[in-house]
Order: sequence, then structure tokens, then C-alpha cells
Amino acid sequence: MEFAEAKNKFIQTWGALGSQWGINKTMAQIHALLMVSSEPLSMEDVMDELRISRGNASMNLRALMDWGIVYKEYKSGERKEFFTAEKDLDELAVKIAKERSKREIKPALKVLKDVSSINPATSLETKHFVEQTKNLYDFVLKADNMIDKVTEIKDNWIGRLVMKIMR
Amino acid sequence: MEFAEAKNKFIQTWGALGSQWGINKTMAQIHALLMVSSEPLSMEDVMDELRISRGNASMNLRALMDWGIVYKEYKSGERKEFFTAEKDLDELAVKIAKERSKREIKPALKVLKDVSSINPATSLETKHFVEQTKNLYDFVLKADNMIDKVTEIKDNWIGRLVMKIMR
DNA sequence: TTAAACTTTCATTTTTTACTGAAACTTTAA
DNA sequence: TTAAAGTTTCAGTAAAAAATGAAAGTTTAA
Repeated sequence: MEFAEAKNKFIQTWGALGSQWGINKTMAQIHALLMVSSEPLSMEDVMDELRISRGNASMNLRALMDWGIVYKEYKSGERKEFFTAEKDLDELAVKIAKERSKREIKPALKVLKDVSSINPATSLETKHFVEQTKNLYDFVLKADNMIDKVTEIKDNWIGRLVMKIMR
Repeated sequence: MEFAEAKNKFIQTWGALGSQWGINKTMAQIHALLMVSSEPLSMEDVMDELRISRGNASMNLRALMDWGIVYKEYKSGERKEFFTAEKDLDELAVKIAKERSKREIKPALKVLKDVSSINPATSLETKHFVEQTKNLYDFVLKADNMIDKVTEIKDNWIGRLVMKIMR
């Protein structure tokens, strides 16, 4: 396998993985492309490499920047804007996790809290419902907190120790 | 808010959360419904509660069973099949994580390994590509392994200790 | 101050994904 | 056996999500 083929395969795979996890395919592909580019790319470059329209490129680059995992760069003497991806993978993971927590998990938690707060005295059915949703609330909250904790892991000795034990 | 409204809200929210994470909405809704049902439900029950067709119910119940998070039950004297959800949330999380690892992450890892194995001697561009995809391979592998480790956490003292520290 | 270079927006179209419903299939009780 | 009760399959349809492209908007160098 030579370079062009490998690169393409990587971009396609990363795009597919994105879709499976609820991230728009093109967004994941642009990110993949920028990840493996040694130089910042212009919007034109992205359009050409992925064969996508200007609008699509613009919207997805914007989304990636909103997520904080792609940055705009300016080259002196050039009028165009260029883009690079966050390449530190720990940083990348933390940003994605935080963003998804904020956008998706936190709102779901609020609903869980609300629905688990109804009066359980009415029926056996209701009792069971309240119990289950309470458990779920606790569980999701715990999982969500873990994201914050993982963020801090590198900053404390026990975290690093644990990471070693976990290999 | 009374029971019926809360239940519906819960099912809708769980369905939406599912979609955002790449799990078909109806599948997530059925799972939500079964989670908060104190009794096993028949396919008819599911169809009626969620207003979905027989085919849809059948296919998604099957998918949930393939994932190992919904079980078939038989009531004595009844010909119909009934369904219950895995209600132990730790167990649920482990099963989902393992399944997604198997279906999505493992195949992606294979690709990452392949594409990062091309000969990097050709150009600077290629060198950078190989380096980045190698890093990504290591990172994803580490993350994937963590799933296995988390599975075992409850079985060893240091795991439990860590969980406590993490709250 | 303006026009060329570039970016964003969004109504429309395309693609992808999910759902329906009826026919085929399976199981079981009589 | 067989027919009633129940389940699965899948071709066709509907709904949802993403992409296009042209017009509107913005920036900048002269």
C-alpha cells in the first residue's frame, strides 16, 4: 500500500467511525485529513481532497472550530485562511468528551432528575419507575463526573499511577 | 408532572440520547420502555406503547437481544414471548461497551495498524502520516483496553479504591 | 471606495437511514 | 395433521440528515 491509498483509507475509516458515534461523516473526515496533514490546509485544499462543496466545507470547519479541535491559522502574505487540527490526542479526547458532556449528557441528566422526582406514592408501577430513573440519574452523573476526573488525571500522581496499572 | 407524562418524557429523551450516540432511536426507546416496566412486556405491548409497527418492534427487539441487554421470557400458560431489559446498570454499561468495541473499534484499529505500516521513507509528508496514525493506533488501543479493565474493576481492591477516589 | 478574493448562509436536492405492512415462516395445542 | 397464534423478513416508502451551489456577506489591498 502506498501513501495516497493509505491516506484515503484512513480518512474513510475515520469518517465511518464518526458516523457510528453520532458525528457527521464529513466533519470526521475533515478532521482526519487535517490530523495527517503536515501543513495547514486552506478551505480549497479540503474541498479538493474530499470532493465536497464549499458550503459543506465551510459549515463543518466551523463546527470543528466550535468543538475546539480545529484552529484557524493565517500565513503571512496569504489572504486565505488555513486550518490545522489539534494533534495532541489527550487534548483531543478531553475536548470531545467535555463538549459531548455539555451538549448531550448534561441536558439528559436534567430530564432524568425531573422525571425521577414525581410522587411515587401512587402505584407500584410508579414506584418502580422512580426507582429506576433515580438509579439511572446516579449512574449517568457518576459517568459524567468521570470525564472531569479523567481530565485532571495527568495532573496528579495517583492518576498517573492508576494509568500505569491499567497499562 | 404525573406518571404517564414522566414516562413518555423519559422514553423520548433516552431515544434522543441514543441517536446522538449512533444508536437507532427506536432501539433506545424500546430499551427505555423495558427499563422502567415493572413487568415483562410482549411485542404487542411495545408496539402499542411506542406506536410502532410489528416489523420495527421485531427487528429492534432482536437487535437488543443481540447486544445482550434485553432478554426473552416465557410466562407459563401464555404462548406469547415477553421481554425484559437488563436492569443492572454496571452490567448494561459493560455490555454496550464490549459490543461497540467489538463491532466498531476493533475493526478501526485494524485499519489504523495497516495504514501506519506503510514505508515512511518516501517523503516528509509520508513520515508525518505514519507518525500520526501510529500515535492514533496506540491511543485508541489504550482507550479500548480500558474498557476491558473497567469490566474487571469491581473485582479487585485497587479498582474499587480508585472508584471511590474518583467519587 | 471599490472591486477582487474569499467566506458564510440557506432553500433546495440528494443521500442515508429507519419504518411499514403484508407475505412467509414457525410453533404449538387440539 | 392442521389451523390458529405468534414471529420474522424484506421490498417499498417515508422521514431525517447531510450536501450542494448560488446569492449574500465580509474583508482587504490598492
